[in-house]
Amino acid sequence: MKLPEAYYQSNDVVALSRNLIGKYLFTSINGELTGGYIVETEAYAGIVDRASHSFGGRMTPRTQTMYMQGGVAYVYLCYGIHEMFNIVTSVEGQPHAILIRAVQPTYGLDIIMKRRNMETLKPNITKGPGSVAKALGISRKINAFSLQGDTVWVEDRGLTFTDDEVTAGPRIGVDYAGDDALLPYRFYVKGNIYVSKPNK
DNA sequence: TCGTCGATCTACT
DNA sequence: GTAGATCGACGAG
Repeated sequence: MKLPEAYYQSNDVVALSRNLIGKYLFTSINGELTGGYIVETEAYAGIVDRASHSFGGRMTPRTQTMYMQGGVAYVYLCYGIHEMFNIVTSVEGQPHAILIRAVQPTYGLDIIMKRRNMETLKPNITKGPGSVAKALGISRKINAFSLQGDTVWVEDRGLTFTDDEVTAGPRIGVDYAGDDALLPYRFYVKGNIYVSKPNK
């Protein structure tokens, strides 16, 4: 059921981002299993994408994870507070990545609520990339972990959404990227309550 | 070595 | 609606 290594080797990040909608993301951190299905993603298309950390072929200690072979996790800190979870795709040397922006939780709800310090299952529990990472217990320790391992992985459980149910639009929080900020690289399930801001 | 600012979220006015 | 949190990466000096 785990998506095979080959799934992540595709050179078309945008198509993969669309395809990941409805796939199940699981984490097993300290023996605590949590997961849910993906309802919002964003594609970051390598060295030609101004919004990407690897724009222009930038190679630093932080970004080198993006240059690894597809099928590993890329986790980094933003605004000093939030961890962001990405999936690296394509072949080695090609820094493509997909940001997981929102997940509909289905497994380990009690653990997720405990991690988020919430009594009830509010929609914003996994809304937005920072929240997803916290809810699933993802931290930078997981950076560069293979998705074939037993800590983080993605499964296909046969859940699919039609093109009528999925919308493409510009990415969030990338105004600095100029014209590239307008690219329709964000995919989300229309009207899903776990999707951040514009979700219609 | 230092200063700036970010693929954000929450709480409070 | 808006401010504050909070730290590491990066480019300039």
